[in-house]
Amino acid sequence: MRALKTQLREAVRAQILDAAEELIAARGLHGAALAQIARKAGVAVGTLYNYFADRDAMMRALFESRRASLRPKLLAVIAEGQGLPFEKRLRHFVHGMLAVFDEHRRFLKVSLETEYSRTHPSAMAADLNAAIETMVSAGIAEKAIDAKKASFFGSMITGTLKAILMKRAVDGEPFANDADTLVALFLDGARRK
Amino acid sequence: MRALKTQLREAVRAQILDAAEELIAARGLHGAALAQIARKAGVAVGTLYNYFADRDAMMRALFESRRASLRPKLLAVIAEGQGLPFEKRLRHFVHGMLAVFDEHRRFLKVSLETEYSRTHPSAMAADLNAAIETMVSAGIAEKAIDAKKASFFGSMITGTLKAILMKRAVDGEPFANDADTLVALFLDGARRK
Amino acid sequence: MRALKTQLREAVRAQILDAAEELIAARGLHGAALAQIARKAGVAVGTLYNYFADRDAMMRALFESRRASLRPKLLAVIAEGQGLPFEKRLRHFVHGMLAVFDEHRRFLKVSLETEYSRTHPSAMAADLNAAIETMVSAGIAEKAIDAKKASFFGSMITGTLKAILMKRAVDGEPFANDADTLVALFLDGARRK
Amino acid sequence: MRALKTQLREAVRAQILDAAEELIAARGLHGAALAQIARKAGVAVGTLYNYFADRDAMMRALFESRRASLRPKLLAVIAEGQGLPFEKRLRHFVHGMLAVFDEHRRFLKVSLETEYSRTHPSAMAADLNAAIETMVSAGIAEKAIDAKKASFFGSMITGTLKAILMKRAVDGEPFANDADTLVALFLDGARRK
DNA sequence: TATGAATGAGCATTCATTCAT
DNA sequence: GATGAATGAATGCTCATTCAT
Repeated sequence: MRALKTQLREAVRAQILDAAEELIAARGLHGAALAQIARKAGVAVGTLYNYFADRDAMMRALFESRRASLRPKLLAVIAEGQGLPFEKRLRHFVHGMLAVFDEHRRFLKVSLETEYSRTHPSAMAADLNAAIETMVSAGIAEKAIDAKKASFFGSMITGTLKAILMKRAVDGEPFANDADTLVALFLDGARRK
Repeated sequence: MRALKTQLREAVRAQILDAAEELIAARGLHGAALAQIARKAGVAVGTLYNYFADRDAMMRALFESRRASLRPKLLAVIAEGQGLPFEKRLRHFVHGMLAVFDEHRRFLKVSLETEYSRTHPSAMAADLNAAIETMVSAGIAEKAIDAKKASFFGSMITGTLKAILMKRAVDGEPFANDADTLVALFLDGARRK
Repeated sequence: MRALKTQLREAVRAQILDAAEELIAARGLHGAALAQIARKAGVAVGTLYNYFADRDAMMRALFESRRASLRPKLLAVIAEGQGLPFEKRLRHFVHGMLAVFDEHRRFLKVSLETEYSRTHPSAMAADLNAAIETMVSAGIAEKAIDAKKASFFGSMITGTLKAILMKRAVDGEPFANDADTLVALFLDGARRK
Repeated sequence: MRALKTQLREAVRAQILDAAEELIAARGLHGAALAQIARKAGVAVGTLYNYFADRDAMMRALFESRRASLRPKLLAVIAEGQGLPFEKRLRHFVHGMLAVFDEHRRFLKVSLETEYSRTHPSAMAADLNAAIETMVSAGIAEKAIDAKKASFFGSMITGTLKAILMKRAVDGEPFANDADTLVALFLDGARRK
C-alpha cells in the first residue's frame, strides 16, 4: 500500500522528467516552459511543485537522474578495465563508453547541446576524467605510451569522442562501430607507416 | 567632421557589443538583459535600438563582428599552408589556429560556452571544416596518412583542439605552446615506440 | 461546483470587459492601458491573459460581446417588420432600433466615438444596411416611396439616427421618444403643408 | 528678405502639415509617428519642434489650418444665403456645403475617420450648427417648414450629409451631384405623392 | 535654425511561483 | 496530493521629446 503509493509517485516523477527532457531537447534549456512540461507530462502546473522545489531543482533532478543511470555503467566499464594491459584497457574503455552512450542517445543530445553540463559539471564527468588519468598513468608506468604526450591524451580522448558523438547524433548512426578505428587513431596516429 | 561622427558611432557600437559580450560570457545568451547591456555600455536602452533592429540582431551582430575579425586570419593560415607537404601543412595549421585563437580568447569563451554557434553555424566553421578535409585529402594523396583512419581525422583535430582550448581558457595558459605536442599526437598517436 | 467555477470565470471576464469599456469610453481605444484595465477590473495584469490572448483579442471580445447582445434584438425588430405595409414597417423599425439602443447606451457611446466600428465593421451593421435596403425595395414595390430618392433613403435613416443618438447620448435623454417625429420627417420632410 | 524667410518658413510648415495629414489619413491619429512625418516632410525630427511645441500642438495646428481654410468658404455660403426664402436658402446651403467639401476631400476623410473632431470640436462646426439653426428659425418664421419637426431638422441635415460624404469618400464620386436630391428629401421626404 | 542620435518613461507580453479549493 | 487561475516582476520594444553640434 505504502509501496504502491511510492511507486506511483516515482512514476509521475519520471513522466515529468521525460517530458522536460523531450522539451529541452527540442527547444533548449530556457525554451521549455513549465506549462508545456506539465501539459506533456499530463499533470497540472502546480503538481510540478509537489515534486520539485522550483524550476531549477527540476533541471538539476533531470540531469542528476540521467547521470545517475549512466554513472554506474560507466564506472563498471572503468572497473572492468582495471588490471588489463594498457592497450586492451583503452580499447575496452572506448568500446564501453560508446556502447553506454548508444543506450542514452536522447540524454546525450540534451547534454551536449545545452549549457547545463558546462555550468553544472557532473561528478560523472570528474569520474571519467579521473579514470582516464589513472589509465594514462598506468600506461606510462608500463611504458605503453609516451609520457610527453600523455598530458594531452585525456583531452584528446574526450574531445574526439565528443566530436564523434555529435556527428553521429546528427546522422543517426550507432556510436559503437567507430570504436576500433578511434583506438587505433589514439594509439598510433593517422600517419601511414 | 562626417568622418568623426562615423568614428564616434562605431565606437559606441563597439562599446555596446563589448558590454553584450561580457554579460553573455557571465550570464549566458539569455541571461543578458538589454537593460544590463545598456547600463554596462553607458547608454540608454533606446539607444541600443539606434544600432540594432532588435535583441536578436544585436546577438547576430556580435557574433558576426567577432567572426569577421577571426575569419581572414584563419583563411590566411589556411592559404599559407597550401602546397606544403602534409606534415608541415598540418603543423602550420595547428600552430596558426592556436595563435589566432590566443588573440581572441574572450570571444572564444563565449563561442564555446553558449549555444549560439550550434544554432547559428558560421561560414567560418564551414571554411575550417572544408580546409581540414582538403588538407586530409592531400595527405591521403601523397600517402602521408592512412586513408582508413582519415574519416575521423577531422573530428579528432577539431574535437581535441576544442578540448584543449577550453582547458586553457580555464587555466589561463596561452594556447600556442601546445601546438607541437598536439601535432605529434595527431600524427603518431600516444604509443611509445 | 464545475458550474460555479464557470460562472465565476464568466463574472471575471465580464468585469474585465466592463472595465475596458469604461476606460475606452473615457480615453479612447488606444488610451486604455492594460494596467489600468486590470486595476479597474480588480485583477492582476497577468490575469487578463488568462482570459484573452492579447490586447487585440480583448478589444475584439469586447465589441463582439456587445454586438452579440445587440444583434438578436435588432434582428428580431427587423423580422417583426417583415410583411407590414411600408409605412408601418418603417415606423416599427425606427421605434425598435431606438428602443434597443436605449438599452445599450454605454456601448453605443463607445461604438460611435471610437474608430473600431470603422476598422472592424460588424455583421450587425451589414445586417442593418441589408434590412434597410430590403425595406426600401419593398417600399418602392408597393409604390409607397419615390424610387428616385430611394438611393439616399438608407443613408438618410442611418445618418440621421446616428446624429440623434449622439445628441441624446450627450444630453442624456432617452432615444425612443424621438421615433415618431423622425418617421414623419423621413416620409414627408420638413416642409409645412 | 525678412518676407522671404517668413515665406520659406510657411512653406516648410505646410509641408509638415501635409505629411502629417497624409499619414493620419493612412494610419490613424495615433499611427502616424513623428519620425515618419518628418521623413515624409523631408525634414529632421528635431525640426518639427521648431514649428510646433509638441505632437499635440502639431495635430491641433493641422486641424486648425484645415478648418481655417474651410471656414471662410462655409461662412460665405451661409452669408450668401441670408435673406433668401427658406427653400432657396436651404438649396443654396446644401449645394454650397457639398461644393466646398469637394474641394477638401482629403481633410474630410481625416476629419470623418479620426476621433479628433469629436474630442476637439471646431468653432466651424458650431458655426455650421448655428447657421442651420438660424436658417431653420427663419424657415419656421416664414412658415415654410413645420415647427414640430424643426428640432430634428438640423440633425437630419448634418447626419445625412455625413453619411453621404462617407459613402462618396469611399466610392470616389463627387459630392455636389447629390445636392438636389438631398434637398428634395429634406423638404418633402421619401413618400411618393 | 536644422539635424538626428540619445533618452527613458510607458507599454504589451511572458512565465515561474503561489494558494484556495 | 492535485488542480489551474491569479499573481506581478521582468523583459523587449516604441516613440515623443531633448539637446549638443
